[in-house]
Amino acid sequence: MLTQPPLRSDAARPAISHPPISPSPVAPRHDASEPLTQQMTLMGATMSFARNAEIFGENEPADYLYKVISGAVRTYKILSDGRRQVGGFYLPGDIFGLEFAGEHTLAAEAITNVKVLVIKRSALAALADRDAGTARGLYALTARELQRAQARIILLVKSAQERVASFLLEMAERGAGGNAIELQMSRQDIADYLGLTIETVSRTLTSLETAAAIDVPTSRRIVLRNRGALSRLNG
Amino acid sequence: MLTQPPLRSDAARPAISHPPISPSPVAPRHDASEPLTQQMTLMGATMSFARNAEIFGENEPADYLYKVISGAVRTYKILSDGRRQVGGFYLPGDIFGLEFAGEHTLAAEAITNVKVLVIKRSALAALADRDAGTARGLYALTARELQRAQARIILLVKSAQERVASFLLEMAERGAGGNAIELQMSRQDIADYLGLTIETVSRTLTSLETAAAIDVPTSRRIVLRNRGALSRLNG
DNA sequence: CGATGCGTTGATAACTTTCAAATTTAGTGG
DNA sequence: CCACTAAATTTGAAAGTTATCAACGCATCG
Repeated sequence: MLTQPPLRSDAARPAISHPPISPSPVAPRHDASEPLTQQMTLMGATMSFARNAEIFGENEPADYLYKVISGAVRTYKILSDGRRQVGGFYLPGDIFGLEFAGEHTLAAEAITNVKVLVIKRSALAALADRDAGTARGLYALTARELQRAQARIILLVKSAQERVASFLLEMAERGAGGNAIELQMSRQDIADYLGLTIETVSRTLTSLETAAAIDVPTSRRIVLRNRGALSRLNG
Repeated sequence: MLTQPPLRSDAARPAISHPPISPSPVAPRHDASEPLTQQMTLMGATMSFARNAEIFGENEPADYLYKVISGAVRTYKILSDGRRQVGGFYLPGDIFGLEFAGEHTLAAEAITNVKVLVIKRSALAALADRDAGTARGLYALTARELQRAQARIILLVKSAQERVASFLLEMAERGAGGNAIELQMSRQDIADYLGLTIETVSRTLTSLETAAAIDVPTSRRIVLRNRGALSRLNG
């Protein structure tokens, strides 16, 4: 199953720090939501969250949209039986918190210490009404989320090896390290993202290493040794 | 794993029949994409497809958007290892074929004989540029798809029983038959939708029946006897 | 150094798939 | 309309995969 984290411990007093906002210092994303990003930068304030702090909870009003400046964020949902399903990981440059109803359907937490840019949803909506570019940006963002979700669906019907391989390829893709991946998240986070247990994730990584497809010099650092093999697993 | 359907047999010569288009004769959907539906009805032509006919293929240009008038449609993707993943089932009133890139990422087939309303994407896009209502409708449609996809993700990490229970509840919800469900699709379709094998689907239905949660008078007809039990399974 | 959290490894159990066959249903030709 | 063949569904037994339970190692931090 999934997780059991009754942690929610060293949470955070979010620190608001207003003015000076430099454009995302990290990997520019592939997209057509550029104007959106621009506008957000102009409109937003930055906030900092400590490791494991809750950024917003499930069922809270979705009044803001967030963009990661530094650090990493996970969204998740606690299922009725206590399992946790991780909705996604957000790295610098990524936008999260997008909702269509008035409430968040997933909660968001800081995986590491995090700085985010926060934009009032109403302000963005108002802008979208006047500015077709912003509207298009929002649409593009939504469409991209949908595509990710669909990719996720494909992924989740596959075997543990395939899921882990896909995850590694995705992370390598999104990170800027070429074949080297610095994982920001724990095995538990990965397991809850892939719908596996930590033991299975761990064993799968070990077996991929044995098969010479990857190196795992430290638990949070993974080097892809044979992308071809991983891609093949990936289906 | 999934499927093995080298059928694609009695396919179809799509029959175009133009003028008289009555509004969807079936269950009105819950939404904010009403204007969209209206416009589509005005702009579209109807087409008929025979059972198992391909409506569009994967990687074909996505020039049209479709609305089901009668019958049922499945979208799917064939994975590299031959398995089939069903993306979704579309019933009267449902819209499918929405894409963001220029090509379909899923193929669509008629499950039963089907009548669909077909709208040129470019025409709709042009309209959306002029008419904010249409644009909003498209956005709402996309957002709803995203929510469905997310629900699907939650579903796919659960056990076979939970998946089947969710599926039954979803179908009861979407159909107009109260607790009685007339399944339009085969066990194979269901299995490929839920990421299970037909044997597991069949066994699960049998065990739900044994547990008095459902009745299965015929293989395509299912009656929910105890929604509470199903919902509990559903997580 | 003794906690504590995180990750790995081992043994066993549970669940789902696979392979095979029986049974039922649907479709077709006479 | 009936008989017959093909397709779909169900059921059984065995194999495979992943989860669960438990122990251990390793690092970090007071």
